[in-house]
Amino acid sequence: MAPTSLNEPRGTAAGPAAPRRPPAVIVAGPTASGKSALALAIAESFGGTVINADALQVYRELPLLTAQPGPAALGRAPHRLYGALSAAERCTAGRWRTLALAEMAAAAAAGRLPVLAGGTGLYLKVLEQGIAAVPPVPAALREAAARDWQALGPAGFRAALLARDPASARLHPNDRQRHLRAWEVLEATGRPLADWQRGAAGAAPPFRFLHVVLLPDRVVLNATIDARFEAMVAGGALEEVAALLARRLDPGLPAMKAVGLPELARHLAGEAGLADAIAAGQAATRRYAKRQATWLRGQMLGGKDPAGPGLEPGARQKATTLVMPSQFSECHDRQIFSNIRRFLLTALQQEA
RNA sequence: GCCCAGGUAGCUCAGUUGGUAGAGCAUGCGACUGAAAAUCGCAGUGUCGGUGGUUCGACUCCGCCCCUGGGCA
Repeated sequence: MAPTSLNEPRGTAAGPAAPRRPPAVIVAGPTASGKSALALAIAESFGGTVINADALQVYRELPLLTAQPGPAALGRAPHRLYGALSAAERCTAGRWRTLALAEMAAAAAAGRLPVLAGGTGLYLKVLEQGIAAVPPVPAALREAAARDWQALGPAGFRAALLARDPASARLHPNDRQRHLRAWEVLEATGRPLADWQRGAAGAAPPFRFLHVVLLPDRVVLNATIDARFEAMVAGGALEEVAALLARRLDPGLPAMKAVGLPELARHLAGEAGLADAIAAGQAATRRYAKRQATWLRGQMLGGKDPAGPGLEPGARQKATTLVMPSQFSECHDRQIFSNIRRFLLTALQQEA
């Protein structure tokens, strides 16, 4: 059935059995909210391994532009799945889930606390809730679908799809990507995507999760984003982008969609001044942060916009979700850490 | 100083014989099950440079003034 059972931590080899459902921490938040720093602090304090849950940080070619942890951070705690793949490869939610579950199992088996850090909401959702067991779609089919879209036009393509897969009517007519996906799955498996999605989603991972969600004020976050983007450029982001572009990879690859990459590429091509490119990159990052925050509120927090400090007693959140309406900074260490401590104790008691 | 072209949304601009304005981008809000840093949806806002005039009515026509480009002196 699901491959997750293979990853189940075992205590057979050495000493006492590891907990059947060991604890894990998820640190989520929009870009520049301080996820990485918080995850590192947690990993240092609780003997954890930081596991990347960011769709672009898995590629190794753009460490600066994608704000991957630097050497100093890597020296302070184990980090996994950062720069793990080549930009020429294509990561997907399913592939990442498999990799992440393996890393989590390895960490737990070694007695370390898995600390997932990332802003890719879909990855985190799929990690916890599983994902439809759709077989991989052959690349040739993907290309054929793209050609059909081109040939038939959006309306024609949609009509052809709906004739065989009426459930896809829920897709917005302009949503090319989801139409292509529905078509590919239908072609590859003979079953509509919605069928697959109704079916088995894979076993729930054998972990107890504590969620720490950073949702800083946007004005503050935007200022951080702007400053960080300038720092990236000052630190060599242009060279990084130039090196990647020189490889002439398929522009449709996920790594080629990194926020800021098209903007800096335009400058490298002489189509934009540096100041304009930076301003465009900053704007793109701000929009991205907005989408992330919307996802976190709507999908991870169930539509509740948490007002006020997440740690105040009374109110609201599940015991396993901690919402911080701010960037990570030293002043929240104690609050977050005391919650984690309590969570870990509870997890151990429940095993006993 | 003279001539020409412009001054309309945060930005770039459209506005066909006068009926108090609209596109793109930015911004805000949202959706989201294998590309998700992706893909897509919805929604603001304007003393139409200022001021006088013509007119029932002026972003549209006329005068003067201010500002910005360019040309001639």
